[in-house]
Amino acid sequence: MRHHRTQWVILGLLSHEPLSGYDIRRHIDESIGFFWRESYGQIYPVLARLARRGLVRRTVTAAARGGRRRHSYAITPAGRDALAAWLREPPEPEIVRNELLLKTFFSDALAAPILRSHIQTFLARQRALARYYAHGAAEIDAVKPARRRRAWSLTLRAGQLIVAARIHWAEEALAALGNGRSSS
Amino acid sequence: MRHHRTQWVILGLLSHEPLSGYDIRRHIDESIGFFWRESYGQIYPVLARLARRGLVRRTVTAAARGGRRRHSYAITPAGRDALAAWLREPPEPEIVRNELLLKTFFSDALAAPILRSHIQTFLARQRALARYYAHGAAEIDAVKPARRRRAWSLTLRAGQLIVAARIHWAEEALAALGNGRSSS
DNA sequence: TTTGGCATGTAATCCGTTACATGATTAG
DNA sequence: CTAATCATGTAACGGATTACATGCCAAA
Repeated sequence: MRHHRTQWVILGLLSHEPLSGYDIRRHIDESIGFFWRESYGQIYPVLARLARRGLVRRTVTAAARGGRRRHSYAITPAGRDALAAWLREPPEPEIVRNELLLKTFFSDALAAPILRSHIQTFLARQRALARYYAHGAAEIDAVKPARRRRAWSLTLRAGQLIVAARIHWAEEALAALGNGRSSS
Repeated sequence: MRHHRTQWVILGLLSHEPLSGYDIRRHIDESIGFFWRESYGQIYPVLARLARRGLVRRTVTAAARGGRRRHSYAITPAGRDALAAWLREPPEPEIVRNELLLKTFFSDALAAPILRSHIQTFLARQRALARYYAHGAAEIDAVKPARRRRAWSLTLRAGQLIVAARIHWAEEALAALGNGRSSS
């Protein structure tokens, strides 16, 4: 059980409120998608396992909006303990695989206009993210419960700073590559 | 064959010079470890597969320094073509899993001093990296072949900017958490 | 003589995505 | 009627790490 990191996101989210598998997926995409992602094929089995181990409790309710029965999961006291214990452990350093940087690193075998266009695509995505985060800042004070504000703002700030750095890099790189006179 | 990204790092490195599996691992750790990592259990099988497909050629030489026979791999023209084709394709967005940010995000269930110490550890690592990159900048002009300089400096710059942003975040976060009066 | 660095490889295992299968409700 | 959205789940596959197995040479 060296990793199994999926369970911790799930327990973390359930520590705020009961959610369905579907909800969990949406919450991840919407709030921490910047640094974490999960698929249904991972969420549902893990949820079932957590239930078997008594870390979450399942309730079958009727569908809220939209069809089909709905399984709502709530964290148990044992679940909270497990989560707290995990939070206390020193986090493992992130391992990344950044294809854009890999292509950049090998770009001596790549025509400059193509590298430029890779970076332009990246830049556009990062700018969109930056705009998204700009809204986020205002939302915190408005909608988030008081005890969650610190965590939210720290996380959001990380997103903002990293994205700003990526934009900075991309702009600099484009300038160094002779900003798009020959292409597009 | 949706992913199989390991082969591209290997072909990329071999496009600069012939290397052994062991060398490849070392090169990755030393130059692009910041955004890419590979294990032997991945490198050797992929190397064998690339050889079967004629993208690299294997030569068994005597050991250079230190014991045992040594398998040196060189890229073939077909290998260069395949690499070039991959470089031209738009890179897929990176998928990250950042445990520190996850713990930060759920830190309302975590005592502040512990979060602080997680961030302090992270900060120390990032500062070490920053020092390492500071040297790298000087190295580029000195030792890297001319046609690789642009790629090197772009990649290095990415590392510097990202690490600077992470340091910025960590310092800010520590300040917000009430900088370590109670612990060590 | 033991440790560390050079060096290659396989097996077990698991983490995770993708694709598939199903199904109800509501809005257009 | 059809598309979108809510919703749950499994199966197949593959990507990747970890642990294990082996072995030689040089320096301390």
